Amino acid sequence: MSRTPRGETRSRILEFMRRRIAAGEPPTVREVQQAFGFRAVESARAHLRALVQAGQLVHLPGRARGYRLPEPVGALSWVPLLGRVQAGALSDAIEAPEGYVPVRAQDAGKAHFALRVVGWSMVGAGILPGDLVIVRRQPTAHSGEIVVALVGDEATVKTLRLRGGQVVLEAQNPDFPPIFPDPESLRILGKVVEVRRYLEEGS
Amino acid sequence: MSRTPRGETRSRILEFMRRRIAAGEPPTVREVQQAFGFRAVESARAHLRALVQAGQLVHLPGRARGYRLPEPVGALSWVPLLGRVQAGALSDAIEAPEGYVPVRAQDAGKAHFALRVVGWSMVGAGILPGDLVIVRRQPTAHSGEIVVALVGDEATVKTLRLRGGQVVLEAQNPDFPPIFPDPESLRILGKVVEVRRYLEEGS
DNA sequence: TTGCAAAGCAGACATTTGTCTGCTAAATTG
DNA sequence: CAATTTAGCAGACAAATGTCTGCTTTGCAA
Repeated sequence: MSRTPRGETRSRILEFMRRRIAAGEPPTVREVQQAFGFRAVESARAHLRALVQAGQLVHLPGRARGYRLPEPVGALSWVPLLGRVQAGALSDAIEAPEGYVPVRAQDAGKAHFALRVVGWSMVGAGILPGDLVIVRRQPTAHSGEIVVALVGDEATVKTLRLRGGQVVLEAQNPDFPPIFPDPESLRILGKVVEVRRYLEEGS
Repeated sequence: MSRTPRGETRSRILEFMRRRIAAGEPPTVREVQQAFGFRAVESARAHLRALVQAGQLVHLPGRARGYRLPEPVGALSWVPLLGRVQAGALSDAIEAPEGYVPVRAQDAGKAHFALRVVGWSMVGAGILPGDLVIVRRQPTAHSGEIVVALVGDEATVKTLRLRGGQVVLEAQNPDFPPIFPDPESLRILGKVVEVRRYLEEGS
């Protein structure tokens, strides 16, 4: 039986595993076997075992489709892209997201969502209309951080500033005056942890 | 036995499935059962079946961990984050990436990579130093598109412009004069399809 | 209240899939 | 070349996991 030179098949298998796992579909040992034309399941498994040995894969013994990628390549998640967010309707909006955006797993979980920016008020911070902001939900924030806050009935993106005990929402654009919200009615939805701009159609 | 109101459990299960599948680890029916405290496997399976019925999940019958997300939520991939790119060394740089960045699958494949932006030359386009640009490799581009081009020995991000048959690389910052590169030595590495800014530490 | 449909339960069963043992053949090494 | 390691093969076995049937409970509305 002819045979591929040392190590070459192995890295091709790693590539195969990376693709499949990243696509959310870890393969079975037998799928690896077939994909590479082995005639025995064990041949595939030996390669997988070697890749685990080399630290390039992680194995959960006994579990079906139990091979994973070691961090940081492996972990990622999706965050719901909400349209406009009305006061109090945040949880409703999460029920019917406009779409989903991939993020690193550390930014995942229920605590995050994404919004599309409307208007030019934050150009000074490099945030343009149409950009997506990824927001970690939290009820407070530090001075200087960019937050999503409810002002009136609509969510807006602004820089939070504390001026002598007084909360100010600053735009990053001289054309937009700062907002001095009533502390009672101010509600911080979360902190902007990422800004994203797609330059081609499709979100 | 107390029970959650109609439909609520279902959307929580969908959320659970989304997270697990996106993380590269589709759960088993029994894992869903346990996660939601059902006492019978069938209870979980009934929910999953209903979600498939509603088109919110896709099922591969008989396969272990056989639930998938329908496009476009499901498909995603990773793109290598290159540091600085020297002339001609692009393929070398890809061999040793600084890290990986998650993107939607449509932006995946070998044809893409990410770069970190240095300098203020593109502020006018909302691209700040430290931002990541996701680049689709292509040897040409249209006028007005933002490209990564090799000028001298270093890669730079600029707007490509055609002025009467003459190629110009324009910065988006009045402090930076346009570049009129020698057509012989100009090399376009690709087109910027996305801009990304992380506002917290960790890339 | 009564009836119906949705939700849940219990357990058996079938299939998929991981794992093991022993073997053969090709590469590598001294 | 002989010894050793690596790659691959074959088949059996066991565990994980999907699927099925029949039944009970709950929510809802006529």
